Amino acid sequence: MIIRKTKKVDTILALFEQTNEAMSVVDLTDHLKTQMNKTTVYRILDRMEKSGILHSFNDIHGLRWYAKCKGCSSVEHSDAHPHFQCLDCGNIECLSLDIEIPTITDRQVNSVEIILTGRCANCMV
Amino acid sequence: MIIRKTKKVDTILALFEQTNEAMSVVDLTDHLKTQMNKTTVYRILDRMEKSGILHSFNDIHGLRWYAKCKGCSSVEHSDAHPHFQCLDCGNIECLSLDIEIPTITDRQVNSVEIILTGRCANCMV
DNA sequence: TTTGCTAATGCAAATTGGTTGCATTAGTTT
DNA sequence: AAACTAATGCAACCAATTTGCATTAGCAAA
Repeated sequence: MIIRKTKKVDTILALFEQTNEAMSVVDLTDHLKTQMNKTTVYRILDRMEKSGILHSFNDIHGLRWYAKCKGCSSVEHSDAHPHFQCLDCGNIECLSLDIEIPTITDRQVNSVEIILTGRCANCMV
Repeated sequence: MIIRKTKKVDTILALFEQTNEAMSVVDLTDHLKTQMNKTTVYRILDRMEKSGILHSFNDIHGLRWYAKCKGCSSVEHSDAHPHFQCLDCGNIECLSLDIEIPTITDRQVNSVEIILTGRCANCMV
């Protein structure tokens, strides 16, 4: 799937290019509420994920987050890195860690979601 | 917290003792809808978790699941095992695997959620 | 450039998972 | 049995996400 670069798509793309952190859909729809409909935000994020630009995951509260992909395509998502969510501020960071997943018998493993929770540098003080 | 063993608690407890797999709250409330109110299901599960009988986690869709604990108490949950969710049937199994999480600088890590996704033995055929 | 087609968007309403407040009931303790 | 507290039912609520449908924007051929 090749994504069509509309003005709204560019707006969201620009937001993700300003940071390396993940963004929750809730924060995004709120931040963009004067510029576009929340349904549009949901749909653009969905298209961006299918195009291999972003990947999504759920945080410990069950909310959906998106972050930039590195080396993904519309064919395959290869982002197997873990995420870290701070219990205080709620921010999520993508961690550049290789996590060794033991092979599992009798099951075909496609992907791994790992989310660490605790306290981030800012909130530790 | 010591849980009071009411009839409804016993009903739910019996369900978990019949299997080693995790159960989603959605499935549970649906399955029990003739026997008790969904609010009651939510509250009993919550109490069972606080008592160290069950542990909860969110699946890849953001839904809450519960599974039996091994060696937990009301004071501490020590269930750090990963879960495996089948993308076909949606079932979740608890895995007895030790996954090595590298230590992370500048952050205090409290807990780790790991969910593997793929295809289970039944659905591989 | 204009025409025509399809994808993208807005808006309102619906759906879903989960929570809250409050009155009632069941369990426990005395 | 009386009294107290925890557990339950019920209805209403809430927040996140989805859906249906009418409208608009983007693109490509004529």
